[in-house]
Amino acid sequence: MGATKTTLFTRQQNDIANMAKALAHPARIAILQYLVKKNACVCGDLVEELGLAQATTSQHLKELKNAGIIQGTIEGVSICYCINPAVWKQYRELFNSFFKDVTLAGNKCC
Amino acid sequence: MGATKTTLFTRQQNDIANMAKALAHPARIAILQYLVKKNACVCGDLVEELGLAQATTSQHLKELKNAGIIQGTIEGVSICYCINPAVWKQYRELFNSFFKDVTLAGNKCC
DNA sequence: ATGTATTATTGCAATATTGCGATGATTGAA
DNA sequence: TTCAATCATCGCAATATTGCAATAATACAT
Repeated sequence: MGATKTTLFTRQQNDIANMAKALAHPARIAILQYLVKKNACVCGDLVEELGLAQATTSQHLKELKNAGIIQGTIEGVSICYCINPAVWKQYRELFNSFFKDVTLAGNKCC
Repeated sequence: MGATKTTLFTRQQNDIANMAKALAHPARIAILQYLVKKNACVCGDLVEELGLAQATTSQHLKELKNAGIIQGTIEGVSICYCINPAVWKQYRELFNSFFKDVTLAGNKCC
């Protein structure tokens, strides 16, 4: 087929995978880092910053917005994007809990 | 075109994105969680555990191996997989540093 | 109303991912 | 050697992602 079989997995597993997917492109990482640094920006800033076409940049913004990790508000003729702190925190904590619960001490592999 | 323009981004941005991509499928999350819980397992265990075909399971294992986060050693007629603790730690720290440096306090968005 | 600036959406082509059956490679046992 | 067990790889089909030009939508001027 070719479509991910989400029903085979738990809600949490799908959640983590979806979060990871939102971060699985360097442009989206760059956008988030830029937003963290500048606190807020408009799409035009990112088109210059990234070097991607406006349509492509807009699409990455859309995916980040769908994932909930950023939010945009209309600011006159342009749209101001910024991190959604609550979701950002959620991401961090979910990844944290995923990575934490492994005891690297007793790794007696095979 | 349709291929990610990696040259536009920094090494670190591509690294984080690649790490995220390795985690961007619920089956791979499930594999890692299972490995964390059981410490080690063979491919056949995962075929039962996941409910995916053997070929598909093997392919997900290959991607995790390519990402470096797991390692496999020949164990008689089967292959024993386990977490690579050093790379696991690296993943954790890279994500940690990515998520940490945002001051959620002063989010005066737009 | 008309024009300009900014962002979103559409439509398309190129590439990547997902999934599986079939086949191949390797190991250990009979 | 022959067989069964186990995992990897190949080849294919279906779906998803990436990227961009062109166009639409929106807001604010004039």
